[in-house]
Amino acid sequence: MTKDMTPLLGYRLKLAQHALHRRMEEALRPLGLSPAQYAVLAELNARPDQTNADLAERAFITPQSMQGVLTKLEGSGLVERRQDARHGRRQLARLTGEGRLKAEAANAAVMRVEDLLEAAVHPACVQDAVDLMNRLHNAMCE
Amino acid sequence: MTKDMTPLLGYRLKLAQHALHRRMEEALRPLGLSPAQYAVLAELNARPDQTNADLAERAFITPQSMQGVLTKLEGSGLVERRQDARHGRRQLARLTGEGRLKAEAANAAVMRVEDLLEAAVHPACVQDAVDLMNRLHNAMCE
DNA sequence: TATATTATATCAGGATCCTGATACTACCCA
DNA sequence: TGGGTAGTATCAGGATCCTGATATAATATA
Repeated sequence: MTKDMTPLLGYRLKLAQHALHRRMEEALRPLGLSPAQYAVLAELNARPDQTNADLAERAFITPQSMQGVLTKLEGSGLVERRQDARHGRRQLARLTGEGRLKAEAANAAVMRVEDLLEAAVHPACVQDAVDLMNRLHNAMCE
Repeated sequence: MTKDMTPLLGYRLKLAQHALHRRMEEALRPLGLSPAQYAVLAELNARPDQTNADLAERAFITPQSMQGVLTKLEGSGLVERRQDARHGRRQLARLTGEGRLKAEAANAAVMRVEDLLEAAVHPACVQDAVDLMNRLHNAMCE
């Protein structure tokens, strides 16, 4: 006989993240950004002048996929890339002025979602929840 | 100044689920199944004779997407669909004999991942972790 | 009964991720 | 100094999800 899978922790983790992703999409849609695009803007806002490969690694996607994201953001005028003076192949990405404004607006929208998420646990337990996520993450990475 | 986003709960939730998804892909790859395909087999194993629309709703994807999954599983001989005698349009899906064997093998592989995941928390706290995921999920669904 | 609404399946096309392959640049080291 | 290795960008093609549109069958309703 097969067990009922629905009460399992992995399934619940998937459900929670799926709902969060939907909420993120909704929060960012008015700004014309996808979650992936937002992640790049936030990252470049915190640490300018990163290569495509750097950004891909931080976002857990391949450099090929990040290429598409970055090219689109560049086409929208939110990001600019220029040659690394000391490296013939590297291209360093940074936010434009418009990109910085967009990143700040997106951060505000995302923080509203984060606040809703954290409101689901007692204020004193937020760190416990973060620790739990870290333990689950580490368990899946060996 | 922009806050550092990395310690936030939503980000950690995303990371944990991402790592779990990778593990699931690895666990299912030897069986020739994707996580989405596994979900359908497990669901049909527990509840046979569901329509494409039913399965799509349970898996949180569109009927159009589920069509592709189901058509592929049908082509692999793991699932069969037949007309509902009382509904001219409905097609009911169920596992073939081979499909049942595959579903059982996949369940075993997935349970090994689930065990690793649950090992990251004290045995007495697994239910607490499940409850936390449910609270986070509900917070994102209003 | 006749029509509108709902449910279901399916076609077409777009977005974003992936893997594999290729070209060019930088770095290490024998 | 010269050649292998590693890093970076990019092209090509595949998988899977999405939205929008269409066709048909069942059901509700006037």
